[in-house]
Amino acid sequence: MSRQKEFDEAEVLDQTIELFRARGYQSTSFCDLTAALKVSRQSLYDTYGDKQTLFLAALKRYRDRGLQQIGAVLATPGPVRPLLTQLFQGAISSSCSEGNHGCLMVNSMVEMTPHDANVRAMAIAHARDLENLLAARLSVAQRTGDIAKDKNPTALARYFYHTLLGLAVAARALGERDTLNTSAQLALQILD
Amino acid sequence: MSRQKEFDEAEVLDQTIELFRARGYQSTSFCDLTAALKVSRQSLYDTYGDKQTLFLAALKRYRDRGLQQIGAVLATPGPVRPLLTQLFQGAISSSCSEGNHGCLMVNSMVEMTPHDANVRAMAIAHARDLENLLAARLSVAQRTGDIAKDKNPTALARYFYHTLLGLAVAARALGERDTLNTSAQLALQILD
DNA sequence: GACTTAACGGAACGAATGTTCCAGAATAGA
DNA sequence: TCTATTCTGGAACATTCGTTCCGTTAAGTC
Repeated sequence: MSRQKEFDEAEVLDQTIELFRARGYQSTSFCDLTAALKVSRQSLYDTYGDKQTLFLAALKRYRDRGLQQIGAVLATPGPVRPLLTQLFQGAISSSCSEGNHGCLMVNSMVEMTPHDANVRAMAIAHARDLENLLAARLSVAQRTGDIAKDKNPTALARYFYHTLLGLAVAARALGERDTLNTSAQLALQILD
Repeated sequence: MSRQKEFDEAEVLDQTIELFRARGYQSTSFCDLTAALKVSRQSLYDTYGDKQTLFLAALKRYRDRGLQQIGAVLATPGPVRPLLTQLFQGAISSSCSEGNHGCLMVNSMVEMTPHDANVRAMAIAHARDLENLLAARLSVAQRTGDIAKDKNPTALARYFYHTLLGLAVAARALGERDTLNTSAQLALQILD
């Protein structure tokens, strides 16, 4: 063995996430990356490969982190409504923080899904994962009598997922955190 | 005067809309445009100016056409619920038709809003216009006893707008028309 | 001290892109 | 027929971008 890397790969990925989230894939040049990450061009290539590979790694990390957080929230026992409120508020907060950059996954779905098969596959899988997480938790809530038994957990899960997509776009383009929170609150009324 | 233009400017703009809607602004090169529109490069420049100007003209046309259609739907007298159902179905249908390209305005909001002040301004104005149209119609429905008086028309309008954003993104990235229609149906339950 | 690996930065390349210039051909009206 | 305007296509330009090559320096291990 020999010299160790001078930068923390995870930390660099986190900053990469923020850059791509703010400006999108195409508008973020490799120069932008090296400048912001303070890693030399060649080191970036050596460590992560080309721009697309780096982007996919960042997107994967972003997705995994998000799924884990949401899973943790939904794993909390007790009534669902406060959990879902927390989930929506977290999503809004994340999308609005540090300059309304929205959600990297949502942004990438819009920007890259037609061209890039990798991103499309990740987006579809992510949608399915989120819907499954939500549907499972809603089913539990149904069994415990927390929500009415005549509702369809899968349809509700997809509906909440679609709502989250809309909030992410609105956060990026319009900001207005309060308005988004109101909409989230309204969306949750469907459980009543 | 002398020789007349060989192409219909409006028709060219319509095709431009479809191209930008399918691939986004950056991924649509001027070569793509001239090839698809069957108008020579120079004629395009002479008629519309540069790429950005052409894009803005297409986006304006798209927005105006959409607002007019929605206005026409909402101007229909009678109960609101079927009107809103029609509106949602129309949006889903448009976003899913011809290969799930979504909505040009939504796509542009995500792709261009951070960089381009023109697009940002148009997006904000469009959101306000849509919300106003919806809120006005909901207020009417409230006065006629069509929906409960304790609801906030503005909040509902924004909520519906956010839902439409989400459906457009899902249409582009995931397709699944039936799922989207189910979500639209669920979103409308808030009026009950 | 030798070897391996990483960081760094300059140079360059090939491709794509938006845009302009120009000259020739075509078409309409005076 | 003359003239004005448009269409068309080739050529070229400047710029940006992703990427590679290469030589030098630095750090950690045997």
